[in-house]
Amino acid sequence: MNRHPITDLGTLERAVLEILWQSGRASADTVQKALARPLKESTVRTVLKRLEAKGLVTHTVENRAYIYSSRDSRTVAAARAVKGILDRFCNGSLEEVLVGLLDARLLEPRELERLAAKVAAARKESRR
Amino acid sequence: MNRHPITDLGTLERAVLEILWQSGRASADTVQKALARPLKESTVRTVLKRLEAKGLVTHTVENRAYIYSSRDSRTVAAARAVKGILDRFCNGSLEEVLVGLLDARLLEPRELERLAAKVAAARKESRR
DNA sequence: CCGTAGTGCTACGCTTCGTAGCACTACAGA
DNA sequence: TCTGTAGTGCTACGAAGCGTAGCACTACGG
Repeated sequence: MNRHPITDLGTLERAVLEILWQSGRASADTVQKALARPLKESTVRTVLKRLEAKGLVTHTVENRAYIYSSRDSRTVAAARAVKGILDRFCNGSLEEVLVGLLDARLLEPRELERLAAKVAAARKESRR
Repeated sequence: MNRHPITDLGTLERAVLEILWQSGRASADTVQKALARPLKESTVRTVLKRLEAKGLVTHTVENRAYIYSSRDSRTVAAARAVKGILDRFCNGSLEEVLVGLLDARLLEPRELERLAAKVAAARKESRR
């Protein structure tokens, strides 16, 4: 029911979600064919159902067939997961994470610079 | 062995890690007393050991007693977890996540503005 | 009326997590 | 020297989640 963050998913679940992100909408059959490994269709179905139970995908019925699609775009899903981390570990402060990223050298200062510039630009843009 | 992200932890594991972050260094005994719920010391020990196996905490021996401490600060640990998300879902691009945060209204534009300003300031500072 | 496509329900083995018991060892005091 | 005690390591067990799948059921096309 509660929207689970994508970080909680198993590898197969993630793979399936990935396929949904790439194809937009897909039936169980389509997903099955898109998977790298050959898996039974019932397996794919189970995974899709679990993803739906976790609130990550939805389905609509079309000509008697279930068409699944991811509820959030990949970007938004990732953002939600990040937000979860912020809330649980950083009092919701994005800034702390940025500091952490720099501290642990996981993010280049130059990259952050570039980003800040972009943000500023976007902001100016939206002000017009 | 591999440093597991903190998002993979169970609730008790997280609680214990939280205590280590707050107290800096602590023995199993100390951790046990700091926990909200009353748990057997062997339970606490097991959890600490598991955290160590996951590469999240370290211990040193002191007067025949194990003193545990978190390997990374809370901030850095959170940053690592975020980085994991970036890598797995966003091609390592922090920008995508920022866009996602705005899209999903998980981050106020004002807040991002403020942040950008701060980054810019910090950058100027470090240039001197 | 029947095959086929597509669905739901159930299950089983494995791993992780919460939880803990118990056996072992080294030092401090009698 | 013997023994209690503090502190450790090893093992386990039940619940839940995940990968994997079988099978029974249903509705539409011929």
